[in-house]
Parts: sequence; C-alpha cells; structure tokens
Amino acid sequence: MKKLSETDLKKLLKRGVTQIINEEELIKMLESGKPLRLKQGFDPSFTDIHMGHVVGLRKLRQFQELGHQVVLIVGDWTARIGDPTGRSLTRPMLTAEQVKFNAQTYMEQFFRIVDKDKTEVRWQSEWFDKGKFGLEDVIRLTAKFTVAQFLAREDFAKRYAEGHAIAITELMYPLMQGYDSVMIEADVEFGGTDQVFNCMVGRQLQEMVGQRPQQVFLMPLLIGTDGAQKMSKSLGNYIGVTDPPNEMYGKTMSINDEMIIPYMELLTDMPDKEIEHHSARMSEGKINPMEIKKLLANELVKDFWDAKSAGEAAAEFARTVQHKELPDDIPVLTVPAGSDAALSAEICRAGLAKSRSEARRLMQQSAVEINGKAVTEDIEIQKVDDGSIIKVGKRRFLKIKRTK
RNA sequence: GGAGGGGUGCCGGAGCGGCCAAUCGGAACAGACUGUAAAUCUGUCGCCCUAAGGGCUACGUAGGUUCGAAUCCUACCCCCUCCA
Repeated sequence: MKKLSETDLKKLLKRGVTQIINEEELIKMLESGKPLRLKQGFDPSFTDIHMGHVVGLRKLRQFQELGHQVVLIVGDWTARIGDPTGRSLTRPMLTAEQVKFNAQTYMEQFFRIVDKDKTEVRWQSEWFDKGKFGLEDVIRLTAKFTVAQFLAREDFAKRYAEGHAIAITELMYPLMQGYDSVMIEADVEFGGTDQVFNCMVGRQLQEMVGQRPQQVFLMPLLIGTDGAQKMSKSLGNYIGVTDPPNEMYGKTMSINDEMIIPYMELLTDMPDKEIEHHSARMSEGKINPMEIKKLLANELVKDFWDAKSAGEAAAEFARTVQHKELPDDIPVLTVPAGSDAALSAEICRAGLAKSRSEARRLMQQSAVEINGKAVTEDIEIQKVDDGSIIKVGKRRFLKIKRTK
C-alpha cells in the first residue's frame, strides 16, 4: 500500500467527484492501509466505452495506483433486464449470446484504462444462475423493500405519474445490483450520479446481512459533444475510446466552449493549476478558446493513443479543417471507361450519400464540389476528369480514377 | 376475468374517406455566419426516374368496402391504463 499524502487525497476525493457517501468513513478506510474492494459494475448491453465512462474508470485507476483492488462485475443478468435509470421507456431484453459478446468487447476497452492485474472479474451468473438463486432468495430479497421506497425514486415516480409502464423486472434491477455488493463484499461502489438509488440499495442489503455497508462514490455525468445531453452512444454524441486519432481529435474540437474545462478536469491528468490558468485566460478573453480546446484534444489523443498520433492529428486538423486543404488519404473511386453513370449514382456508390435522391439534394444545396467548384446539377460521370477530387459536405472526399 | 385507450416516417406526436409522402416539434444532413465551436438564420429530410413533371413503396399484420383508405369494416398480433 502506498502512503497517502494530502495531495493524493485531494486529487482522489475532490476532482471529478460529485458526492461521497460517507466521506469520513471512506477516508478512515483509506487511512487504515488495508486494500479496499472497489465495486464497478457494468451492463453488457452495449459494446463501446466512451469518454463518459472514462470519468469513472480513471477514478478506479487512481485508486488502484494506491494499491486497491477493483472488482468488475459483469451484469450479465441485469443487462437482460435493462437498467431503468433515466429511461422513459422499457428496454428490450438481450439474449445470453449478445450479452456475452458485448461483455468481451467491453472488457478489452475497460483494461485500456484500468489495470488488469489489480482487477477481479466476476459475473452475476456466478450467483444468479439457475440452481444458485431460487424463488426463496427472490422472496427474501424483495421482502426487504417496499413499493413506496421505489416510487420515491425520481425516474420511477415520473414514469408512474405519466402513466408509463414500469415492469416488475425493472424493480428487480436495483435489488440485483445491490445484491452484487453483498456477494463480493464491496467496500466502495463507483457510479455516475444517476446511480445513487441503486448504490444505496446495496448499502441497505449489506447492512441487513451484517456486512459493513459500502461507501458510495458518485461522479458527474459527462455531457456529450452536442453540449446538451449526457454522453451516450444511442444519442450519437460520444467520443469513443477506440476512435482513431483524427476522429478523436476532430470530435473534441467540435465540443462547445463551456465544456472544455469540465472535459479537462474529468478526462485528463492536467494539473489543477494549469486548468485554472486556461480557464482564467479564456474568461478574460485573452485567448481564443479554440487554442485551449486544441490542448485538450491533443491531451486526449495522447492518452488514448500516443504523442506521435496526437501531433499528426493536430497537423491534419490544421491542414484539412482550418486551411481547407485536402486530407492525406482520399478514397479512390474507380470508374470504368465509357461508363454512362450519373454523378449522383457514383457518389451514392462510393457511400458518400445514402441514396441518389440524397446525392441530388446535396447538389442542389451546393454541397457537392468537383475540384473546388460547386456542382448544382447532376451530370454524367463522363464529364468528370480523371483524378478529379469530389467533395461532399465538409468532410467527405472522393478521388475519381478512370480505367482506360 | 371486466372496462377503456393505443400501434403513423430516426424519435415524439398530429391527421381520422380524396387537397397526405402525410401538419408540427426534436434529431440528423446541407448552406450562410464562424474558431469544423456554441447560438442564430435558411434549406433539405421514403425510394426511383439526370429537371418540369412522373412512377413506386409506405401509416401494426392480413383481408374487405369504395372510383378513391393512414383514415370505414372484419379478423389477427402487439402495447398501455384502470377495476377485480
């Protein structure tokens, strides 16, 4: 165990943390020098980890660096129910196969951030599968809670009031998650602020069976690149941890100014002082926020890829986006000699538009250029010279190659 | 078991015999403005015919009535609320 310094403690418990229940207890536990069991659960109902998840994973990593143990719970059962949190609709159940596949993919990404050697992976099926968990257990578990308790939870209350459906299995979700804490004897559970209720159920269950209730570590939900809603894959406003450097850099550059500082605090190791400095310069109007955003983008690509990729992504961004030069590699579309196809058809074939109708619409909106000149009417591909560069929208390019 | 409400385009949600490829809002896409910001403004937003214009598929599923249906009828499937 590493000895805790004041700065360690501050970084660990303040930056990127919304609330800790119960903070004093947690500090005592940390100071006891005993390795803690840190519970992190996930539902393999999706496959991609994005920056929104990274906030929590980085925190786990920090604890690991102090010598603590992460217990990753694969929610193979809860995933099949679907977490009701924040949902206004019930989710479809997944098959066991989908869940398994998703879990695998998830973990590959998870261990890019969290230290695999200090992680114990447990599957819910270890204790929830047939033969291990029976009706008797279900009754014992559910008997401890009341409907009123569950309806007090904001999202359930809202859905109930609006007359939306709440499946009984959804009520089971928090119980199952809480039961996980008992099974692994969690000392601390990690989650986003939307997980308070579920985590508290874990505390109660532990207490009931005579375990010391876990501490709950809540972290803010990251706002997505749209600047409005929380980052999520289904909303398409996410930056994935496996996004290629150029894309990661580009997506980061498209976030709005208000999010630069939060992103720095939550997703990077940049020192507090430095972040404050940037923040101050921006609010004083001494610098174009874009410059600060570049630092952020660079930092992220550096962390998830490497410094070299970050440099290249930055250069590519400056060249293609800011100076509007052509990107390095443009996909080539081979056009047979004598082809009588229309330009719209070829754009569609190359995948730059979903349909010919769309391609034509784009032309009408002057979104299609050949060698820098807008084409507003559909023409024959014949009339396009060999080696011409076709540009659709801001970022889609195509190079025409003619066969003799 | 009983009563009622509903299934419409990516989502929400109008329409309730022709004027409906379907009002409107959101998302998305494009253009203008920019810092690929954000906000704003404008436009587009089923597919095919290179345009005018035309055609084809679409409003849970399958049939039917009608010159004509998302709209009416029948059956079926699914969902929700309430009572028991």
